[in-house]
Amino acid sequence: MFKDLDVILHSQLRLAVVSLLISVKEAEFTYLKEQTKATAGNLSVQLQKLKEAGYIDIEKKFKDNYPQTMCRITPKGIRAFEEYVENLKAYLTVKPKN
Amino acid sequence: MFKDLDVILHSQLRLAVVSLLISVKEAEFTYLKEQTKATAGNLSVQLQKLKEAGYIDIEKKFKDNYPQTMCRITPKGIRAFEEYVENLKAYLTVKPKN
DNA sequence: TAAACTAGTTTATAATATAAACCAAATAAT
DNA sequence: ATTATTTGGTTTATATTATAAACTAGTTTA
Repeated sequence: MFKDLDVILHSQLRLAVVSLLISVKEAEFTYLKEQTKATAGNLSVQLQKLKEAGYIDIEKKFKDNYPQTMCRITPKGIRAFEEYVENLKAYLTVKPKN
Repeated sequence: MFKDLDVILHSQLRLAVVSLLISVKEAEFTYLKEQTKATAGNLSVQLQKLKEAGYIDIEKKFKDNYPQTMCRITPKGIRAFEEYVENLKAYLTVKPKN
């Protein structure tokens, strides 16, 4: 009935990040920080976790002399998100009494 | 864009419990334990938290000589669940690029 | 050149989830 | 009848997670 929810994705900030990356395909650290209103420290930690899980790729570059962290969703990340959403549905809908 | 998710409800077990109670209106501890496949200890703790939040009522009785813990959702619990689901939608759908 | 800002990371702490241990009573087995 | 097992939980200890605070390394502005 209730399938286990992906613990990586069942986190407000990580879910928001993945959700954004699925929409935009590529986003800077600062953009994600603005959109999610997360603190930089928290975002940094959660991005590492998403990377470790293989859900996102992180590319570090320089732009206009400043460091720039670019993030992209991976196919694995897309699959995980889709499965998470699917599993979550069972928790959100009213069940028939059986 | 991303509203804060209710921290009481953004927990796999507590969400499952509330989801069940919205369907059935009344459920025993043992029923919730079976349906959620939670350990008794974990369920006990999470039910207390839901009670403290005012999301459920807990009634302790005896049935066939054994203790029986009955749980019911409260109006506040229903409202919180509905708001949680509404807020969560923003995390689950692909956003338009603006 | 000092102050303030950008773009982060690391670390310490608070909060949370979970399992393990425990409790009281009931029932079953010897 | 007393020992073992089961029921229906609670409490407590520990592991995990989230978060904020502090820090790093450099850039820009005054």
